[in-house]
Formats: sequence, structure tokens, C-alpha cells
Amino acid sequence: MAVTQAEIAKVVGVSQTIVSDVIHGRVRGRVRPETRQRILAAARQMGYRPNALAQALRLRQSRQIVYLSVHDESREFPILREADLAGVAKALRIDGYRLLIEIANDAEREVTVLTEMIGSGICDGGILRAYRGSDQLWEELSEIREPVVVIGQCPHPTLTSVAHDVPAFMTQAVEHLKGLGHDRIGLVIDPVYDVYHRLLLETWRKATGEGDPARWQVERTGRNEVMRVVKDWLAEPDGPTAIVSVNDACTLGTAAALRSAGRTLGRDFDLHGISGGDYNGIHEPGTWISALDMDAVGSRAARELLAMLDGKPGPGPVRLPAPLVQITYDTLST
Amino acid sequence: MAVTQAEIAKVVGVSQTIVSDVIHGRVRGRVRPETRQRILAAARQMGYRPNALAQALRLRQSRQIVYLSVHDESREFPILREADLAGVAKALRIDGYRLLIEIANDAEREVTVLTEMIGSGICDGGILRAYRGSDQLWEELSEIREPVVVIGQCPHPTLTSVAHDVPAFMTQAVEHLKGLGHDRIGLVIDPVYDVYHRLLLETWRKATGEGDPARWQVERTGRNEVMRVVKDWLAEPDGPTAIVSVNDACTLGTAAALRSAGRTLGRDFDLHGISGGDYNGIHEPGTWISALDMDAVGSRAARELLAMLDGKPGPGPVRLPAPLVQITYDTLST
DNA sequence: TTGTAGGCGTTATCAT
DNA sequence: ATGATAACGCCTACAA
Repeated sequence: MAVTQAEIAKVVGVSQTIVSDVIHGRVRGRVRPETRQRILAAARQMGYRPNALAQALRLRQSRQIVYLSVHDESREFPILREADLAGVAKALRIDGYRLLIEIANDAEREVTVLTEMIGSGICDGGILRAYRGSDQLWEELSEIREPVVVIGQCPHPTLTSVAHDVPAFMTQAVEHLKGLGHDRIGLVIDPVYDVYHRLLLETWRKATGEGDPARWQVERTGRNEVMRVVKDWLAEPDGPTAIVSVNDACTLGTAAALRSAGRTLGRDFDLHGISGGDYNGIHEPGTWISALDMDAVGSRAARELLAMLDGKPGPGPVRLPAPLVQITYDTLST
Repeated sequence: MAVTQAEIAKVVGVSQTIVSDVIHGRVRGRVRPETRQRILAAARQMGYRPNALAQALRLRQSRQIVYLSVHDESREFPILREADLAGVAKALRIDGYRLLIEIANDAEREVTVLTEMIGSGICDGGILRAYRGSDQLWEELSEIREPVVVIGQCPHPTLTSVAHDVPAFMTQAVEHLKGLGHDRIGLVIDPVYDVYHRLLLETWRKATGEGDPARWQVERTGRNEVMRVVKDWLAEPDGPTAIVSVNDACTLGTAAALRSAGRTLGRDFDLHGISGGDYNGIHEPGTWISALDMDAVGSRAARELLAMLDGKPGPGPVRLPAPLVQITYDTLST
């Protein structure tokens, strides 16, 4: 049975109000030092723990935040595998907020779930992990006027969202490859679970320029499918001399094709991957990487949400940079 | 302002008790059908949402479960990246429980955090993600007598824990390789974040037998480090003809070494990886895999915990099988 | 068939 | 310097 303020009050021989005051360091008049000591001693000794539910009920705030993701049955999304979740968790902890996880069946349900959870007092606000989204979703979301931050490429101007700056890092990648002397730059892109899909495609097209043949653009899933396609490209007389690849599986497939075609990174080919994961641990030395810091995305989203709960207006879309790094023999990570 | 039962009662002209009864379908006597309709209509129309906090306070159960993980600052653990979390989330949802995420600074704090959370009414029980653990931790945990399930290799007999059956799948892997004609079977193991480390090592030693030289055992982190070591092994006249590798980065490194040494999977070499992730998407066709179903681990842990909350005794250690599969050109996944 | 009252553990507003 | 008391929204005896 949990210890309550009332029980402490009875033991110490004082009113329950004072117990509440002392324990939470409230000042109204000065509590006699001796009383305060007796109360604190009793509380500690009896193992008092404030009841968070009672506090929440009384104060009308739960100090809980929900992280809302979607599990779309029709496709095999990797659910809850993003490092942004860890970033969110760490950022919330600093302010003493708790983190709830919720999974909606489809994107349409997300708004409903969010409002229901806030409406029933379970949480004070939400972070919505949008793998994809429609203008209608953004519109609905902005209309509920609840504290919410979107993680993902949300174009809505008044909705607060956090994501990486796709145009910036894709342009940087292509320009960098051009600077290395390449002018036939391919794109390998995974259509299935890539949040950034359309934006990546558009920016690659623009950055490589009108003159580049769009035949070096392919949508494939998984290492082996990618390998086959890239192998064919490399067999062409005027095939690409550099490739941008949007996730780790695609990057691995491209690397495999290069090896089997006898190409060498940094000599007659350059490979640029985009990775939010463990890129140092798995890729070929010499590979260039646009490093997505998902942890930073998560913690930024959490911090913006907390600010909104404090009454500050949301900043709208926030876009983070993705630095360009190169895999070397010496950079190791888990 | 949220709608309450009392407000509905006032509008309908009935007592708040009846509203509560009707809304939750309780039966005590029969409510006049007309009253019931008026109440339900009003509730719907006014947008009533039961206040979960008030319910929890009254019923003394929060219907929340905490998933407790550790973020050890001294090492770079990949935090919250396991698919078991998704399994937990999905299983809890079926029973209407909510999922809280909490990260402790170190393993010692975990027990404290758990008891504090349960003590303050925030959650009814916990799932503890043990990347590693000491006998002392298990002992403490079993003594608090709270509903808790461990995910990980917890040897404590009365504590309920869920994990894969390491001895079973490692033995299976080695026996399978032997069946393919190998008798010089190496082990590549990552010391840093591998939950199963010691057990994997022991079982590999036992399964390969006394006669096998223990020099073909190495602890390395990351693809490139692994590649160097395995390359050296392959250069030896009597090097291994098969390797078991405990995570994806190690498997990729081994595969790279094989290619650079001109070895071919299934002809003069066999590679057996252990993977809880996206193995189909990233590995070389021909690679054998012990497939860890982390989703199953998570949902099993959640189901056991829910059963314990129902008053059933915990089953103690639960160990799940990890089937042997082979990567082919045709198995694709995201 | 329905209503009243008490209490879950807090915090906040009075009063003394 | 400290105590009563009234909410917060809900559930459950018990009473009518």
C-alpha cells in the first residue's frame, strides 16, 4: 500500500496541507524548522512517493507526451526503429516529462488518436512521426490547435515540423561529386519506406541538371535488386561514374555491383550514400555519406514541443543540416 | 474544456451515476431504454471522453506499462533501436494498455526507476530491456515483487525473462556448417553491444569441439576491422573454411574479406550470420542466417507481463527459437 | 429503475 | 505558522 500525505500527517501530528507544502517546498508563512524536519524525516522513512495520477488530475496536466507512429499493414514499414525516438526520450527526460508510444493503424487515424489522447488527459501533447502525409492530414492537424510537432517532411507553413534539409544535402552531394570530376551521376532510391522519397528525387534531378540522362535513376528495394541494376548500368559504355544512394541497403548493393565490375572507389568511381544509421560500421571505406542525425531530429522536436507547452508559438518547419563525411578504415563505430 | 459525466448528467436531467453506468455498459437493474438513448446521444454530441487519470486514480491502476532501457554513457549503445519495442507496443495495444518509455542512466538505477514509477502510480508493471545484467541486479529485481519481465539473457530461475535460445541456434549453426563438410569454423563476435556475448562464445566453443583451434575467434567492432582480421585468417594455409558472425556489421566485414580473397560462398566457404534486423536487404546471397525475431520477443514479453497483471504466476525464463534461413537472390525486403 | 455520498491523493483557497 | 475545506473526474456501496 502506497504512503500518502495524509498518513504522514497523522504520524507527525500535523495537517495534511503542511505535509504537501513542506514536501514540495512551497512557502506561505514560514514553517517551523523543527516541523519541517519531522515531516521530511517521516516522509523519507515511510518511503513516500507522490501519486502522479492525483497530481495530474488536480493540476490538469499529465506531464506525458505521446510519440505517435503509423504501422501500415499494407507495407513492411520498419516501425519504431528510428533513432529519433531515443532523441525524443532523452530530451523529454530533462524536463521530467514522460514518453508514451502509440501506433496508429493508418495515417488517417493519427489525428483522431492524438486528440483522443489529449482529450482524455493521458498526455499534454504529441510528436507525430510522419512516414508520409497528405496535405489533408497537415490541414487537419493544424486545425485541432493542440500542441503537436511533426517529425518528417511536412510542408505546412504554420505546423511545426522537424526534418533534415533534403534539398541542401542532396545538392551538396551532387555538387561534391561534380567537384570530383563526375558528370554522369546516377540515383538509386528505395520507394518503399523512404520518407524523403519525392523530395530526394526532385532535388537530384535539379542538381544534376537538365542535360543528365534520367535513365540513371532507379527505384529498387534491397541490396540484391540494386546490385543487378547497377551492374547493368556499369556495363554500358557511357554508364555513370558516380552514384547517390538513399539508404544503407541500396548503398551496399551499389558497392557490391562496383566490386563485381572491378571498379574502385576514389579512382574510377564515387559512391555517395545517405544514412541515418550505423554507416561507419557497415560501408566500404571511401564511400561518401550524408549523415542524418536522427537523434538530433528527435531531441529538437521534443524541445520545440516543450516550448509550445510553455505557451511559446511553434516555429513552423525546422530543417537540420546533414554533414558530408567519408568512411575511412579508421572510423569505427558499433 | 473537457466534458465530464456530471455535465452530461445535468443536460440530460439525470444523476451522474447513471451516466457512468450507461457509458460503461454497467448493469444494475435495467436502465430505461429511453434514458440510455438520451445519455448516449448527449455524450456523443458533447464529445465526451472519459478522463483516464480520474479512472486510474479511482481504480488504482494506470493501464500503463513501462519499457525500461539503459543508456550507458561510457559506451555507444544503440538505444531504443530494437524491434522488440514494436512487438511490445503492438501486443499491449490489443489489451488497451499504454506504453511508456524510460531510459535509465545505468543498470544499477533500473530497479529504482521501476519501483518509483510503479510506486507513484504511473504504471502497473515494467519490461526491462537488459543489455547486460549482474546476478545482483536479477536478485534485486526478483525481490521487489512487482510485475516485471526482462528482455534479455537473464538466468534467474524465478524471474520471468524472454530471449532467443542462444545455445540452440548457435549449436544448430555449427552443426549445419559441419554438415556442409566444414571442420574449421571461426567466430567473429562484437564485444561492444552484443547482448548475447558470453553465451554465444561459450556455445560456439562447445559446439565446435575441443579440437578446434581457438585462434579463429575474434572480437571486433565494425565492418572494416573485421575485414582486416578475416583477411589475415584466410591467408593462413589452414585458415577457417566457414565463419559464424554475430551481427550484421561483422557479417558484412567477413563477406568483404571473402570477396577480396577470391572465395565464393557455397563453394569454398560458408558464412553464417546472426541477425535481428534487415538481413534480407543487406547480405550477400548464399549467406546463412540465424534469424532473431525481435518482434516476437517483444510481444511475448508483453503478453507474459499482462498475464502476470492478471494474477497468473510468471513462467520464468522463456527462450524462443531462431530459424535458420539462407539469403537468396529472390528474397527481398526493405 | 435511479439517486446520494464517500473517497482515490493531490493542490489551492480560504480562514484562523 | 498552520488547518479546514473544496475541488479534479470517476467508480461503487448503499439507499430509496
